[in-house]
Amino acid sequence: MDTGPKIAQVAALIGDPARANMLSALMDGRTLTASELAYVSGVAPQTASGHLAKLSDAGLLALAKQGRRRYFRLASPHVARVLEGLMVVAQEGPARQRNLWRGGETLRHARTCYDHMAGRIAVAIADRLVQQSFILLDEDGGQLTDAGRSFFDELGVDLRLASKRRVFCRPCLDWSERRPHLAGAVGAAILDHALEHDWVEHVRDSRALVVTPVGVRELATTFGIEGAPPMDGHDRRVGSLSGGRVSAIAVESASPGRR
Amino acid sequence: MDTGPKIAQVAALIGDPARANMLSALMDGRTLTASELAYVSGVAPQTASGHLAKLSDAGLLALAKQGRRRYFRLASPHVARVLEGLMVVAQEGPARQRNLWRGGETLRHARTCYDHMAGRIAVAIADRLVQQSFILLDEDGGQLTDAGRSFFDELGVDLRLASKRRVFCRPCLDWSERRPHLAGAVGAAILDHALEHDWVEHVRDSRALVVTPVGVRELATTFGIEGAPPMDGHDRRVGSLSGGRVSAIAVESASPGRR
DNA sequence: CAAATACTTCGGTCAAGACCGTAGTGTTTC
DNA sequence: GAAACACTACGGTCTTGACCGAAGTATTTG
Repeated sequence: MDTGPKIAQVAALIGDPARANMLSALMDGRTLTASELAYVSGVAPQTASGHLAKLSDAGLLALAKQGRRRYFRLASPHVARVLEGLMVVAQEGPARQRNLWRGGETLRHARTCYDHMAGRIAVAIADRLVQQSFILLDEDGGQLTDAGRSFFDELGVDLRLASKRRVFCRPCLDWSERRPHLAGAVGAAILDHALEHDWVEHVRDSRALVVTPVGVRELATTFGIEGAPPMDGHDRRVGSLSGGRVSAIAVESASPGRR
Repeated sequence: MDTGPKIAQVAALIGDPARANMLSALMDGRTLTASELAYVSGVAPQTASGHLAKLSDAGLLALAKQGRRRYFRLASPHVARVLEGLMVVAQEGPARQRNLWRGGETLRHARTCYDHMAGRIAVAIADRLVQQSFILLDEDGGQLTDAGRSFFDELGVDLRLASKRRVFCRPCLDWSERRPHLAGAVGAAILDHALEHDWVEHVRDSRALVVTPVGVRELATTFGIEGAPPMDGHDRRVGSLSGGRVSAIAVESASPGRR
């Protein structure tokens, strides 16, 4: 009856490490198969199957069968929103050990966040756009100025697609930088543009983005920001999952047994 | 290293029914004592103590000692945001049994949501303001028009306080109505105004609001909406906690033993 | 100081559920 | 049709942690 139990049920679902890993892996809007999710979550396929059933039943995941595999994705942007929120809270939480992330340098630098860009680069872009008065941003509302509109026009970013049903512009608190970057239609359009013009590329099996040489140049001329990651930034993400193929051995070696 | 475990930790914390009840009780921004929280969560004080320690350690709750009691409140609006998000997801979740809440009629009608109003009334107000073009609202950004500004001026709602650090206007998805109401400084100002002019009153020990006769009249003239709740709406919320005093007996009778 | 209040610590019980091995069912490939 | 593959169902083990009774530490009241 009370509202507590309901949110507890959902939160408990997210509160298992294996399931949280699955959801995290889906946060950029991709769809992954049950096997892939078993792999990233570090559990055996049987176990993963159970988890996925629960998540689907609860409406956190949407399921599409295709031949002998099942593709999962987050059921709605609301779910992504909650996950982002949890990250923010998790970051600000234990005030003591707020060490800003060894490892994950690539992720901190640039990554996708559901359908837009996040990380150091994204925050820098948002900063620049605000500083130039192209966008007015307060804690959770944003709007484009006329100057901004022509800026994006000249850049060749098409904002017309978006306007209707979609949020036009909103800030999204970056959990690694703890400052806002741009989400909404504008954020999505920027990411599209960046991918299309090879400013950035997806890193395989991750939501990390790498800035290409083209990107470094263009980010500098367009936004006056340094696109290259710091030199010491190297982190190899987990194993292979080579070519979408998951061998039993790979699963075995990735699974550390009981947690 | 990965982000999964971090969000799992926070989510697991929220995922316990007792703790979720505590957090829910704090969602309107009140501060409550450990005993009160033990009561609303339906567990013994010893158990509650443990829960509260965990929530504080994790940075979800802020703690203020005062004499022999300890006052708890949500540590940040981000926490409230996550809880709201979980409610939304919990509502949209099990697509099957989306029965819109027996009981909690009062809550569905009008309640506080952290620092602004929510529920049927709040959604109606938002609708009206949008319909009159006093506010432009898309899915998660909002802004006041000039007409809107003078509307609030005439009404005597002071919006100047807010502008600086605070979000000015944003929509907040109402988990009972599943449509947006107004949050941000504007939302807060409206709630302030409504409370100050006796349009609504807090219901004891709950975040429910009741619309007064004055409120019914004023809501009709100001917004053209029906402020009275449906006739069949009766739900008695839990027990007493009379006058801030929690007797051992009250705790006993409210505690249903093992869950 | 004694009694009452507010909260915490400790210890032991108990249920929930995460995990995997084994053994299935569907689907595709050869 | 046989073999490989993707996923699911079942059964048993084992850890985690929620719970409360009893006892202990601060703080206020009389």
